[in-house]
Amino acid sequence: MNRARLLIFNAALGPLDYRVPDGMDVRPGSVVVAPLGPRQIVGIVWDPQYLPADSVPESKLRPLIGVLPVPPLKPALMRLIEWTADYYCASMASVARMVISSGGALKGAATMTEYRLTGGMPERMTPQRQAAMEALEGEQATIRELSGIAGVSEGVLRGLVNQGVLEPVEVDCDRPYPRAVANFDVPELSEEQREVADRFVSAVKAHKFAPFLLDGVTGSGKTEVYFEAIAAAIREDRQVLVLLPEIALTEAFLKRFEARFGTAPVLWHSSLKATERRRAWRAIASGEAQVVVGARSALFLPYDRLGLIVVDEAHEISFKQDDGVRYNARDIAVMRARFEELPVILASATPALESLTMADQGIYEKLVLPSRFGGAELPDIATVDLTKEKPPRQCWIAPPLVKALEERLERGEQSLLFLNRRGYAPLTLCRHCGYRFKCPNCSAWLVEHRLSQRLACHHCGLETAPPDACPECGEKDCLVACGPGVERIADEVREILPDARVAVITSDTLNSPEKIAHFITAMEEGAIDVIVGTQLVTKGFHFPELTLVGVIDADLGLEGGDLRAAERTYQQIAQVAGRAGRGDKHGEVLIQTRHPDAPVIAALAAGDRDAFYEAETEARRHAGAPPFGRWAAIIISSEDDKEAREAANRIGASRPMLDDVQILGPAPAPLALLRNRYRYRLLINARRSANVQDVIRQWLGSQQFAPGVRVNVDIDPYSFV
DNA sequence: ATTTTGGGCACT
DNA sequence: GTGCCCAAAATT
Repeated sequence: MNRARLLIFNAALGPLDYRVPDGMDVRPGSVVVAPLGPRQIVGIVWDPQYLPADSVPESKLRPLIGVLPVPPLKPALMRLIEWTADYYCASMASVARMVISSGGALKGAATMTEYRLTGGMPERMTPQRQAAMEALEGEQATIRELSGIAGVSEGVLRGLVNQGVLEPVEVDCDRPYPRAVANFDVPELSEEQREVADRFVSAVKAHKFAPFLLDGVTGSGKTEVYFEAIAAAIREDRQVLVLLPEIALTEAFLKRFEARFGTAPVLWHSSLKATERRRAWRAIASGEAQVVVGARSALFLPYDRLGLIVVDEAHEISFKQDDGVRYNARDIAVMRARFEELPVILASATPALESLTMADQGIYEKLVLPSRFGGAELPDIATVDLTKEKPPRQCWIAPPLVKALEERLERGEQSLLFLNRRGYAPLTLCRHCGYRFKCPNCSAWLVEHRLSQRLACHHCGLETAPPDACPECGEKDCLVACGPGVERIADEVREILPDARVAVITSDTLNSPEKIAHFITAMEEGAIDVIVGTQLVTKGFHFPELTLVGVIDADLGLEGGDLRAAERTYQQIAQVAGRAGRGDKHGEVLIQTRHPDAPVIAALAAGDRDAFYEAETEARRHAGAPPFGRWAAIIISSEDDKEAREAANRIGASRPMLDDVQILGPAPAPLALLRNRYRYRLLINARRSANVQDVIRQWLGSQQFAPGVRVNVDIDPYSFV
């Protein structure tokens, strides 16, 4: 066979056939370079059986240019690419792009020249040079990367190199990572933990598909237990992938990992620099990387001999990607484990209903850690009825929570207030004319951030300085903040407890490893009395002196008609409640709500997890939602409102009529304008008997749209914006 | 997606 | 005939 079919990273172009020159070693999975018109492109050789295309006569075939020096993709990964594209109605090209996620990694071994400051001074100082030298303190990277970091042009930096202010350093791009040691520091496990760990270890040794649901209450030591599974894989010389929901918040995890295995794991996330990305990719593909800890995108990397996948906090909705290929990393992790024949552990204290159902049906093996490690008890949970216990005007902390905070401060214990709203106030308006500050690119209010003195859109990233006069009526000193954000709650705490040391913990304030480390130290040393935080504080942290958790507004997540609102609220509050009383001292949780009788809130207060899942199961059955039925969304967007609306109407008009598929819309999406694009949406609710993907493919398959119109399919949507 | 091509049209 | 713009076609 001297013909090769290529999958290329451009969906519009489809598969292309080439002639394989004599002597070129090409097989399915090979990553090759091919000519396309006057250009060269990269492609992956695919078995034509799995990648059909129109037949092209032999005479039209041009020869491949060469094979790139990376291991060919393994059949299991190729089947995963096909499956993912098929399931999520995406192109194989866009899925394959996630696999070859480092262009640099495709070139062979290499060294590169990085630059760092020498400490010398230039002959002539300029503002750009000054700024660059300040910004580059402690950095070592390529000119291009340094230029990005310092915010000056590459020319300025080359000038500094000539002046001897920056010096070149030759670096091996693929220098090896330190080895993890399986027995570096083996912990004492409780009997309960030991049993579960042993089950994992035997599954890792078996080299067979084995999906597990590790269902352990907060503080039960799930991490220690799956660390034993990781140790087993290291002993077997197999690679491990650990998926974490918030790679920004892995600091505490990395510390524990290093204490257990003697070295840090290989990290993979979207903000890796090009060189780090290349190094990690090649180490993963060669099999040198033993344990990879990453965000969801780490799931598609070409592991040489994967032996175990762990999805920690598997219930987290951030495992669902919400642009590009809208995949759910939790589900694909299970599929990859299946294709690769290996165990996968979904770990959570508050599993998704879908995962619990799979366990109940015996498809997943459920392993339970019912008690907290070290004898700590679960906290007492109570509700505060905001309709009866009203906070004062412009305040959000009700008297019972104020009293509990005072008690903790007197006893020298720590408290945590949870409100899932960044900034100072979610809406700013003019008292004089009623003008509301709105994002020009999105249908959303601008959120006031008092610490950084900005009005910000949380959807598109727009930031402006708050004006001192109303832009509509010109009146001065008339702008009022409406509603609370964490910054405002922190102010309120300082007002109530003037002696308390208050820390605001959000993605704005905890955005670097140094800041995270500083925060953890401050908490451990008792230098903070009250944390006010967003969902960033709901998981991962272990502070023994933290004995009070207050939920400022439990009803917030229930608004907005999101199909998973109840489950998400339950998970968030159960997780944040789990931060209380993890040491010897007993924990207390106060949940402020206007609906103490709502099933979610009542179940949380009663500590009755089963009651929540039963109620949620019934609600899902009634709504035809997963696991009883399936949802999908079609999102049509364009910078031109009329174009988007017309395309949406056209799709709506051509809807299929089927007994087991109900189609709603089109209607403006809840975020009707997002990043300057107008958005319309159709919702599809299908019974389990229907093949939603096939229905959608047939429906949309033949339609053509104006150039600026994007049509996006979202299977099993989480975000309903 | 990117590049080439070819038709229509104004200009010389 | 030449240059220029734009839409359509080709790319294996």
